[in-house]
Amino acid sequence: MSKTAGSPLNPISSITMTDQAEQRLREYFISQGYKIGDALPKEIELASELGVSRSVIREALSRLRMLGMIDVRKRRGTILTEPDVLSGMERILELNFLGKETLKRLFEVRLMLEMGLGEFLFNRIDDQHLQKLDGIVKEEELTGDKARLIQLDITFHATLYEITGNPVLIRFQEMLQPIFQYVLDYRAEIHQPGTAPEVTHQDLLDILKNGNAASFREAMKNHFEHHFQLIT
Amino acid sequence: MSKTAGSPLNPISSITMTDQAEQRLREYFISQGYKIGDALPKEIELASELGVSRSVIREALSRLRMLGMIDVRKRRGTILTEPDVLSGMERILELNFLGKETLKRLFEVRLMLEMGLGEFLFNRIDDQHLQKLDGIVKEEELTGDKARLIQLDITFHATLYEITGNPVLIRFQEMLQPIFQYVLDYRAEIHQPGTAPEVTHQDLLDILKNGNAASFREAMKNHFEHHFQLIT
DNA sequence: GACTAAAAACATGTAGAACATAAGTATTTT
DNA sequence: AAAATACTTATGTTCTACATGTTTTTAGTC
Repeated sequence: MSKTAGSPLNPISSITMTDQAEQRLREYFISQGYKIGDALPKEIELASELGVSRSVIREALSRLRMLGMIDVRKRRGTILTEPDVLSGMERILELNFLGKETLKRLFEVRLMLEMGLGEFLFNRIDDQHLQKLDGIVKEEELTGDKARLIQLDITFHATLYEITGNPVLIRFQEMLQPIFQYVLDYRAEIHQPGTAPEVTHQDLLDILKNGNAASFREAMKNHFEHHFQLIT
Repeated sequence: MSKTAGSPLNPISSITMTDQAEQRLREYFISQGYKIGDALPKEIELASELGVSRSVIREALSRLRMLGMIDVRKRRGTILTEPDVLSGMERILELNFLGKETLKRLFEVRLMLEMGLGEFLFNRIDDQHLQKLDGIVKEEELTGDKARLIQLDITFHATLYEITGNPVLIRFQEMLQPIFQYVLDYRAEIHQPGTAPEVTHQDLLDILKNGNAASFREAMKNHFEHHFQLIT
């Protein structure tokens, strides 16, 4: 029986004892009702209970440590901590090894998020935010520097995220920013005079000052019109 | 000088050589212009170059392996692979160790996403989806079982995500689902007859059939009205 | 020479011992 | 009782050894 090359049934990279140990540890935390702050057994005990060597346990614990699930201190042992929900993604996005398909999907998520910002902006915006946006829009009108315009575009949208005051969201946006730089470059490209008119940052800002969430949603939709036209 | 208890300046858990090795490896991938499919040097060589033992390198590689950045095979060595952007978050959400603040922020993100779904739904919905939603809505009208209603509510919204055909988004929603079960319970609670009328699933479905993205956005906003009222 | 089967070489996977290091704990000293 | 000291302990790191599964090489057969 011959094996088809490139078959969808690739030989799964062998599941190592470390993989299993990591999974068993996570299951163990849940089944034992562990809570944040609780202390774990010693490495040797864990190794003994799982029937593996200390090396394996340490590799597994090292993974959990990276995710911020545990905090290990000499002599004191290991304690459970509140993990950083974005830690893994941050490392991955920094690497910039994602394929085109995934990037496309992430960009779609980004568009959805910005379309949903409205409800939160009007509840949380303050004068400081408005001043910052004012400054950005004013400089956009004055400058002729293309690179600067791109920078200002990024900052404008980043500021919108900031207004929500949602740290998870803000950090997520910061992580995506460098990845979608090229999209913004492209966006700046088509913003040439002569292109069809659209809702500008100035328009969005006016709505933030005098409008409401509903009008902001529609404006945002128009502001992103070009991106939505590319949806397949 | 006494140390304030619970001070914001907690002693940072010592940065181990494994932590450094992991970071150095990621930087190394970037600086050396590695691409997916490229092979890494042997563990011993990496250890030698970083001046650490093989154990330390293996703990670092084990972390990268968990994120799907590398694929290690016996004898063949390690090759770079496209990482799974959600792998880390998936493990963390499964654990359910997140604090109230983070959960609140994640729920806000979820609300934003659903508010932004509209543009994508109308481009990608097909008859199969409509039939599924029809079935859900019909059963919602018939059943009196509260638990079943909650289940149907979850399924309705999950189906909306499915329609986008965005795997990253769909998986993200699936990951969050068990975490926000309690929110849905609460939502079902306030959906008692007598409560203020609002946009129902039937209404949303009608819009998906005959409406457009703009009307869907407004409908979604009304559907979530109660949640938005809780925004501070 | 071409194909097949056995053998060797090899990198990772796992185990285990040993020691270093930091942080509690107990003991002694004043 | 307070402070200095020695001791104990669990993790951090290194090293050695061997198992395991692939790849490559060699040997063998037709």
